[in-house]
Amino acid sequence: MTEQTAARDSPAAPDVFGALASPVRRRLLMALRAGPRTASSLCEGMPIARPAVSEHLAVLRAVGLVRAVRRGREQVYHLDPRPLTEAGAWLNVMLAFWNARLGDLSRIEEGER
Amino acid sequence: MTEQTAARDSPAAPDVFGALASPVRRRLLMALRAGPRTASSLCEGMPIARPAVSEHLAVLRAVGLVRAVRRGREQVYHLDPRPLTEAGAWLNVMLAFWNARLGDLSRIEEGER
DNA sequence: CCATTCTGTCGGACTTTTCCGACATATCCG
DNA sequence: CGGATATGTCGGAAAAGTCCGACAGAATGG
Repeated sequence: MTEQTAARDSPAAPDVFGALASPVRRRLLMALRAGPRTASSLCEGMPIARPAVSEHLAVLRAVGLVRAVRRGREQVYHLDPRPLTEAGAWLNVMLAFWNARLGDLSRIEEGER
Repeated sequence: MTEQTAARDSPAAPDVFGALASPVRRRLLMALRAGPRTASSLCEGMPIARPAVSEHLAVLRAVGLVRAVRRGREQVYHLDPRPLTEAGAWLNVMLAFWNARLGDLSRIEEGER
């Protein structure tokens, strides 16, 4: 009864790390880093077809990493880094542990300067 | 006759973000944060059986996030944060971009409305 | 030695993700 | 209005990931 067809409604609804797990999505974010771009413009540099890029963008939208604004008949995507800072906070917890233990992160990073 | 049966040899060989995508693996890293622990000790707090934990540990080992040292008939796992700093570097690239254009935040918020 | 414990791996079932061609919807321009 | 463009979504097939019970190899200790 409660069996909705939600399997297709959310082709992928992972958390931030799950969204960052795909190299294609990371490349999309990197491309978006230079500035807002339309969906078709994002597809140009990718090794996959448009529907796949559209779904990857939907995943990024679901976790709040990107946002889309309608502009005419185009849809302009832009970056939203807030979930990224959330992921960074998790990383900092781990690295802070390491800092407290060794007290010398530069020894590991070796180029922090 | 090189490694042809490698399909099972590497049940999952993603990059660092791929390894961090699984909540179970993140929890394993968090548990390891308190100090080195044996494999069975890691299984205790987990909601899955030992073979699954073992494969998750294999994934973490493949990307270099953990390392195992034999101690008698036990195997002691300990954390290695270097790949983590690599992931942090990627995040910093994205967040640095955002810091450079903090002034655009209000503009985007307006455009969304 | 031999039984016990610890750990990794295998066979196999199930779920999720990824990708594409095709269709549907929305917007613009003449 | 009607054709063209941009974008999302659907059906479905292929691939990957996840999990478990059962087995195999190493190390310990009596």
